[in-house]
Amino acid sequence: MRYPEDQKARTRQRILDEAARAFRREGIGATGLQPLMKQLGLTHGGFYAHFSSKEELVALALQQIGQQWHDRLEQETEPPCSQPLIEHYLSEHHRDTPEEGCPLPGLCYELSQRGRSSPETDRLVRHWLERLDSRMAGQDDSGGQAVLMLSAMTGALLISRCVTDRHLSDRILAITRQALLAMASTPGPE
Amino acid sequence: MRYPEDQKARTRQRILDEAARAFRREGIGATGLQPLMKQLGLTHGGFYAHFSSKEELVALALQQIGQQWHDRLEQETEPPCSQPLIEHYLSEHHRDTPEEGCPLPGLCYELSQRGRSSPETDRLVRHWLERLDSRMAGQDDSGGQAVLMLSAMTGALLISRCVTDRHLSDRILAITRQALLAMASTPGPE
DNA sequence: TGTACATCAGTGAACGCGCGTTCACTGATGTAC
DNA sequence: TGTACATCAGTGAACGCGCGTTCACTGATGTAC
Repeated sequence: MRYPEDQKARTRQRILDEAARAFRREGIGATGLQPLMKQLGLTHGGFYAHFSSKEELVALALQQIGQQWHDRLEQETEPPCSQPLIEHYLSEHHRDTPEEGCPLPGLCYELSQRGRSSPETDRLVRHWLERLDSRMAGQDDSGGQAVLMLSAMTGALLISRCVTDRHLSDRILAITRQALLAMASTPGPE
Repeated sequence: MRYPEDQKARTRQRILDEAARAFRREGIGATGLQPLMKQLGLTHGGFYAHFSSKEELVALALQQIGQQWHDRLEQETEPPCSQPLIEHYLSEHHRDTPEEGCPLPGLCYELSQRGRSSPETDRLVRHWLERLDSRMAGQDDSGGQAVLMLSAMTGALLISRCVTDRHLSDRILAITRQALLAMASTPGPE
């Protein structure tokens, strides 16, 4: 074999990583395979040696993003609701780098259409809720605080990204951050 | 003139209305002019007798949606934060009919890309905040409750739409609704 | 050590398709005489 | 009243383009002898 032994596997992973970034930055529909491959210094024809279709790439990229966030949530040391997690989620850095961030604010909409919705999203949402409030798991009417927190975090990030007034955007992040941190430091909703 | 006097104006309005629905249902990029015109029983060629480009249609449709929500928020009788408004926003009906609903959960993402972001969004966000909490207007560190409420409403709607498990989706709406109604009935954040 | 061959990740032209956009045309009506 | 013409909202074929996808090909390397 002329190429290093793991050449193909490494290229495949590079495509997956770039796709995971591009889908969050540009959206799934707006990400073309041709520009994606070009970005990696490859030609578009080679894509199908790695994946059977764009749809397969989408599924695998979403799975990878879900796994990364799963691991990230898992390693947070304080289970009920970690303060640095909230602070990072509602940071200006997270707002300005969607390609590395949580897929929920950006991709939910596209996933809710076209029958593209995957159980991957459910998994991530459930995991978020469990992490934000361990009492959430299984029970139906507790864990309200976790739902409110997740909704507020994704909503604030989403709105802060599309508002053109930078000052308003910063305020939305800061105020939501402050409210959630206060909420997290109190024992529970009632 | 062979057509009724206001024929052209009426057709133009029909295109605008249908576009406003389609953009929220399918997304802006995913809405084709050809299918849009066909939906109205027209052929695609006639589009440019009414609008100079798709981009102009987008801008006008967003403006119209913004105006409709502006009027709707304006006519809510209890300024600080109306209970029926929250209940409708977080209803299963609103989740299931995005084409008639608030543009924030669906269109924010697409608007944040491509330099499509318009001041229209800012206007709507500001108006929401003012309506949710009249103390919000102008001042910088009060009105935290309004920001949290708007974030939670858009986030909850967004997540409830892309989660495939109907039961989980219903729960997210119900729990957020309950939390916000409780919040609205208390005097303020502190 | 030197030549002939097999391997296979990646190449790039080509496909059919739907997009936004253009434009010469249609045909039902109101007006002029 | 009847005919010829002007109007103009809407028609539909055609354009260039980028999309996802296919496929015959390339060319640097490892192996066989």
